[in-house]
Formats: sequence, structure tokens, C-alpha cells
Amino acid sequence: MDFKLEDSLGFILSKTNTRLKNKLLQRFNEYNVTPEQWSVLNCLWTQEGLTPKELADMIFKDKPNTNRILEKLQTKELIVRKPHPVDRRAYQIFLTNRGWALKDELVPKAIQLLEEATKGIEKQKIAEIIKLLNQMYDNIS
Amino acid sequence: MDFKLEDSLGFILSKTNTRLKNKLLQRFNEYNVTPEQWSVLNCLWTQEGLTPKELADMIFKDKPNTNRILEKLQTKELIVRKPHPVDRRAYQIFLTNRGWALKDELVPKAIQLLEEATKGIEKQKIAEIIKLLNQMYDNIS
DNA sequence: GCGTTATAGTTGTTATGACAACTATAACTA
DNA sequence: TAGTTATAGTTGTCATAACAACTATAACGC
Repeated sequence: MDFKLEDSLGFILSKTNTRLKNKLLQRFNEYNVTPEQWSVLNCLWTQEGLTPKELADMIFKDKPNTNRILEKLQTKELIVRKPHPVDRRAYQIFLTNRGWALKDELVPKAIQLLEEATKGIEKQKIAEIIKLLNQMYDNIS
Repeated sequence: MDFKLEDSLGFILSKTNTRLKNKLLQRFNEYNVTPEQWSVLNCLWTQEGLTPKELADMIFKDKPNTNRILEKLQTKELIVRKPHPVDRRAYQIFLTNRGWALKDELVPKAIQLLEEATKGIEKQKIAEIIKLLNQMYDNIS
């Protein structure tokens, strides 16, 4: 069979994703926040009181992984867990003041990185990539 | 600042990459080969006798990570290390018969997965995505 | 209401990714 | 050629991803 790794969409996707994620990690370094923790914070900035399960669904990760990301955020005192008022199995996650304060620091850095990464690429092309990546995701889900 | 995680290129890239990688892992499951190990095998199928450092550069990973991937492949007896004939610091990596034999098994499965993932997307669009992802990679390297 | 099934969360294991630090050897340079 | 610097490989740590297995509670079905 004919297959060239370096021209493979999967390989290039992985390579680009790894690079982008690592750059974000470096730019968030002084705040001690990882890209995955950043994604959870983003969800909470939009809506507090979500459960770990709801957060897991939003960031497309499973419960154990999400749980461990939450543990890290809790250790760093960026979030707190409160018992769910109705479901005794569940918790609700809320941001601390420090968790809220990070928003104005991190968001511009993330936007800045994406702008650098997509420099020289038309907005319409970006929209196209996003559409196609989502389509790929749906194709294999 | 205005930022929507679920519409962010970085988030969608990560989500799609994770899904694709996991699907590949599942399809390679019966051969006990991970996507990263697969990428190393691919390099060796094209050219044997590469050093760990050369392989690291080809798969865009650092030396420690590449080394550990090689350890796994060695444990599974898919590769062997031989002393480098000139550089006493280095090794050369060669495939075992079992390592060679995997080629005809794994390549069709990887191609098949990519076809499923890109179903309904024109070949020309795929080429475009690849070009733009590579451009993004270069932009932040 | 009770038993079954489903769901929320937790814990443990293996593989990976980033990074710092280390050894051995090669390459360079004064 | 001796001393310095660079490179190949290794080891250790923390965070993440997939997955299996587990506890507690909720929801369902009779």
C-alpha cells in the first residue's frame, strides 16, 4: 500500500495540534495553567455551577480525565466544589476570585497565539478549516 | 475580550486530533501498536538504520519521548538497536521480521480510517487543510 | 416499594508530552 | 592537543488520555 506519513492528514493534524498546545502552555506558564485547565476555566467563565460531568461533555473528555483536571484547578484554588442541591451524587463547580481574575489575563494571550498561528491565512479559510475539522470529528464519532 | 471556546480553532483542532488518534489506537488494538509507535514504524519501513535522534526529528518529538516509544517497540520485539558504526554515542534502529510484517496489516487500516474521517470532503479540500495546517505549524515554529 | 439499571464521581494502570538534568562521546578551537 | 562546547542518549517528574473497575446515588419498571 502507498502511504507517506509526512503527507498524512493525521500526522500533520497531530504535529500542528501538539505544537499549538505546547505554545499555549508556554504562554500560560507564568499563570501555571495548562491548555486543558484553560478549557475548563473557559466553560466556567461562561457558566458557573456546572457539574464535572457537564464539563466533561463540554470539553470532550471522559470523566476520569476531567476529574483530574478539576483536582489540579482546585489545588491551585481557582475553583471550588459545592454539593449539588438536588443530586447527591454530583457536585457543582464554581470559580474562586482568583479563577475569575485569570480571565482577563489568559483570553488575550490565547487570542494572540491563534492570530500568530493563522497569520497570512484568510478569515474565510479559517472558517473552512473549522467546518471541515468538525465534519471529520462527526464522521468518526 | 470575546472568545468562544467551542468555536476556537485550537479547541476544534485538539478535539478532532484526539478523536482521530483514539480511533487509530482502537483499530491497531489487536496489534498492540499505538499511533506514536505507528509513526516510528512508518519511518523505519521507509528507511532502516536511522538513529533515535533522526527518528525524533522525523516524528517531531523530543529525544526523551522518542526514546520511550523506541523502548516500547523494542520490548515488543518490533525493532532492534545496533551500535552506530561511526558514532559511539549513537545507535541504529532496525526492524525485526515482526516489525516488517506489521506493515501490510497496519497501513490499510490507517488509510481506511482517514477515508472514513474525510468522507464527503473533496480531495482538493483535504489538500487545502494539509497546506494550511502546515502553514500554521510553520507560523509558530 | 423493590429490584434492576443507569449515572456521577473516583481510583488505578499504561502510554504519551514537556521539560530539566545528567552521562558519554564527538566536534570545535585556541 | 587540551580545554571548551555541542550532541546522542538516558532518567526523573508532572500533566494528560484511554480504559477498566469500583462506590454511591438516582431513575426506572414491575
